[in-house]
Amino acid sequence: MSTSCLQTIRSNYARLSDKEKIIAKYIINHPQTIIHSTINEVAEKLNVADATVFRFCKRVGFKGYQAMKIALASEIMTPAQQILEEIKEDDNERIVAEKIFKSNIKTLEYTLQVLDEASLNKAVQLLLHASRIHFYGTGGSAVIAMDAYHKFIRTGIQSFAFIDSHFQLMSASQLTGKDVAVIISHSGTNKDTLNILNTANENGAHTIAITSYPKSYLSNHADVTLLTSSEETEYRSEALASRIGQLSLIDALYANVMMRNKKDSEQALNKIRTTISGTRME
Amino acid sequence: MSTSCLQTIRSNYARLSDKEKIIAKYIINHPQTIIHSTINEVAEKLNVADATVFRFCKRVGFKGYQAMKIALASEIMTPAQQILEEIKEDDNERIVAEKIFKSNIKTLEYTLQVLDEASLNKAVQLLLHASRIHFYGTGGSAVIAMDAYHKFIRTGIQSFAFIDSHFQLMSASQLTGKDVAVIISHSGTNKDTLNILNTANENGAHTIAITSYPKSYLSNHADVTLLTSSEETEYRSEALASRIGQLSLIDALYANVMMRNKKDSEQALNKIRTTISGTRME
DNA sequence: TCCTCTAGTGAAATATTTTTTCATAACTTA
DNA sequence: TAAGTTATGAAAAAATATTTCACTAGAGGA
Repeated sequence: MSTSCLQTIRSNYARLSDKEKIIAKYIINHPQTIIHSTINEVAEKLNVADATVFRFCKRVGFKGYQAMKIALASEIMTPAQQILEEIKEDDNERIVAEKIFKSNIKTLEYTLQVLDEASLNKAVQLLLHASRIHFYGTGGSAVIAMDAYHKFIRTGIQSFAFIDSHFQLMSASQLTGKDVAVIISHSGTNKDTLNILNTANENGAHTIAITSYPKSYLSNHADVTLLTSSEETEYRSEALASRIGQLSLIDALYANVMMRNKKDSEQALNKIRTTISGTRME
Repeated sequence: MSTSCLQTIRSNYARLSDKEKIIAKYIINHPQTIIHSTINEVAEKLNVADATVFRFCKRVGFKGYQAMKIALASEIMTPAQQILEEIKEDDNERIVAEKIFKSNIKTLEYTLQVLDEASLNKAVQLLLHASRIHFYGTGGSAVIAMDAYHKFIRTGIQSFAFIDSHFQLMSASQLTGKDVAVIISHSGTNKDTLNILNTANENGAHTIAITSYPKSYLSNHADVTLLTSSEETEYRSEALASRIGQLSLIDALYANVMMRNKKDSEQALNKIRTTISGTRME
């Protein structure tokens, strides 16, 4: 069972019998409940025989009800894990670290979940065919832009990132229709960032936005928008938490471009290696 | 059950009886197996009575064996998810992104796993009592140092990060016994970075290393070492993958310092907010 | 020392839950 | 319409989990 079991149920839905469809619907809508129910309880709730539920489990590929329950449990996070645990005053260092890491993991899971396939494809295509890529980010997002630069310089495509907002604006004014501007902004509302977006657009450059707000100006005016997502906690702002999603999104773009552009990339990588041999590369 | 169940078992270990300790060990070492075993099988394997296993489940806080199994299943990832999938030539964009995200998630899980409690505690203490914190990183790790700077500036403790290796060395030479140098280097062997470490040490500053190599010079000569971990894939170097672990480690340090230093931090945060109101903060 | 008392344990009894079997109904198709 | 097929539930059987009870060993007290 390599695919997820909810997925399996969904894809088998068409060839299920009527009663089985009822069961499938119930499981898909209440996987949490199933985990803590016996086969009787489920059967009774749905007014079908236990045997029918059991046969359903077999039909969708499990050894039995128990096996399905276990598979569901592995797939669905328990509410305890799903609820982002707040850091408490008396948490020790280890617990705080665990909560932060789990929150980061959750951010990644959620960002992956909201990742739109069409947007991703378009972004990868734009980057692959760009003659230059400029990464822009202000404040905390500047770090991500720098990281992106560090990655993409290995692809063989000319890449740039500027920290200073004046340099950013200057470089944006130099963009052309063959270039791509990747603009990273958690809120999508930072003035400097929007200035860059407008300048890039005016010059006919393609624009890719990485932001947490789908309704922001940035989202609405970029050619492609990639969304990150995160939750705010008392000791860490939403913006801080979203960083990890942005970073992974860049990773994903990079890996895609790298893979689809293998030959060119390898040349570039070798060139870099030769240049900085002497100091250890990282 | 807010904490994880393996964690609960571990923390209850001391007050378990002999037989129960055997059971606890088995579960901690083979959680995967438990998920697919009946209570008999476990009891037989360990040469104890079913009742003993059952009592164990209750003792550590579950309703019964079934409940424990479900909890374990929710906690443990299935093997399919655990195996790091290599990116293949014919993977589409979405699949590549999924693999990258999963690899990042795995990196976080593993980094958390190898996080040493004593080192973490010491690091937090050093940072809390530092009069200044300098973050150092070269190449890709420079980005992490910058990120750390952006975070820690909110704690009210004076923080710095330098990108240029000359500035780095200059600033390191200004460190005193009241200061902390956080040195980030994936390999722990970059020459510039080691120079900084030595300079910091000579000046009596406390040093915290964040690296993937526990046997590196950096590890061996820093006051505290925090380890990250990652796996290399064809389209992404180990160093690139470790970034996400470094970032989360910084997050964890930041959250800890922030929490334990709440009052001072709030003042600092307000000051920043006032200063940069006008442009949207992130 | 001897006698409680307690905690820990396993075997067996019981209860619960799952799985199988079988009979029947409903629906197809020739 | 008859034979075959599929879907279903009821009940039996099997598997599994939980409870009870009796025994043991060790701790503490008279």
